[in-house]
Amino acid sequence: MDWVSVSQLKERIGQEVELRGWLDGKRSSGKLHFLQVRDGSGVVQCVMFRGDVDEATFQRADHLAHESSVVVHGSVKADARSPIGVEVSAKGFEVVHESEEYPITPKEHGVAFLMEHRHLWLRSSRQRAILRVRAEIIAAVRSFFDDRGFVLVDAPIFTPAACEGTTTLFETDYFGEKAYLTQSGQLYMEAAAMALGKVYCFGPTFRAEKSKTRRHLTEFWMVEPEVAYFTLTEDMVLAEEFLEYVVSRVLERRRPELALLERNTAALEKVKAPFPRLSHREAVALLLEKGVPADENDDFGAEQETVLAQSFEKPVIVHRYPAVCKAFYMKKDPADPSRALCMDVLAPEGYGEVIGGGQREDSLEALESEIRRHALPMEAFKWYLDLRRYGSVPHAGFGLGIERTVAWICGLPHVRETIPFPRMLEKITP
RNA sequence: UCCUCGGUAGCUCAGGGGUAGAGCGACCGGCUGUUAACCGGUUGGUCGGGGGUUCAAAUCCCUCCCGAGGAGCCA
Repeated sequence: MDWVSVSQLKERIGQEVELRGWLDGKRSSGKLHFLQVRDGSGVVQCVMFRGDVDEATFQRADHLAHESSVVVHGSVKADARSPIGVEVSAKGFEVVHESEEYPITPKEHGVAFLMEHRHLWLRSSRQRAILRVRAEIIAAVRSFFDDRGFVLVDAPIFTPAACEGTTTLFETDYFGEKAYLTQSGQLYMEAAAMALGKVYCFGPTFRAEKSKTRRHLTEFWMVEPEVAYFTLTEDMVLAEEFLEYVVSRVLERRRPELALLERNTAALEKVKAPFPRLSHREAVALLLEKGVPADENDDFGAEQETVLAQSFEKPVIVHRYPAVCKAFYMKKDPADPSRALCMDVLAPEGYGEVIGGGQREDSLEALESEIRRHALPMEAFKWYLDLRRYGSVPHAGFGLGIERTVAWICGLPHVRETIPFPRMLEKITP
């Protein structure tokens, strides 16, 4: 008898099969049991009639806790009442391990309880759908860059100093020296772009900020492309094509998961390049028009970002922020040196910033002066400055936060469900 | 770090000075088509910790701990 996954059952109608999985649910009606068996590929109902199995097996199935691991032998039958179109008539039934009383029940639970049981919560249908969409997004990200001639270059996790200097870093002891967990692979990608032209890194990043919101994690995954000879305009085009590709691929391959999550896919269908683009000054004007206070020389706050994003059905690109709000490596706009050649992509439906990036400063003198202005240790950036000594070229790139992208595409209110084991402010278990 | 709300049964919550409650879960029983099954019964408590006020505190006060939402900052 063949071991078959639930997802393959439709091709096995009329055949005897073996299923290996977990008892996802159970209902009983006197002389028959309805056993929902989950094996990772799906859930199928196994119907066990008293008389089809020996009495001991029938009793065993009647007194079995949720999540007990089981092996079922039976024949596959088409059934219109089944959500997946098939059922299994159980003939044999083996308990691999009898579960203790399972803490997560079909009824409602609070977020705190579910997060404490994250290792078990992953088994529930919504969480399985989210993890599959996350995996699809990551696969799409890699295909997009791989297919366009980008080379994957891994950035280090241990770094000797702040990449941006402004945000808090996790400090570790590195053989008696201070080292920090990376908050961005960008500076290393700039070096790699000078070697390979088009590169990207994809890995975890760490921010020790005491942020306590639905958009923040202390450990999150980021993809960061960097391209030699790219300017801001080309960077924005790349970001648009990239987001369009990722969203369309999820729509193409993960419809059932999006349906289970009750995601409004019509909103996602609209994510087609080009996106609306506003300079920071234009965005401020739009906000003032809508009666929202805004300042041309200030960064946007949460409310302003939300209003901007809700003004459009597609993601919106805001570029040329005031240079004073931005990191030291951002190139100034030659047409207006008070502006940085940077851009943010704000996702629609209130999901906020999913991409941040821009053109990098390529002049040695300008970069040195910015490092001094930000009071950063020049010595730590010696190697980075070398990139401006030996064949410096215009270049640009951006970073996309995977978890915010997953939250947006899945329509989730909080990033904590978008990563298998979230690391948040004062939360490191399980 | 700051602001707001919360912590009572395994879970979700009600009770806000005078005998500790409900639904779900679990357990026992019934039912040959259940989909969060249904019906009957049983079980279930350090009311977050400590201190105070009071004849009497889950309830009022102080303090600490934990959780949720928001701000700033960011992806």
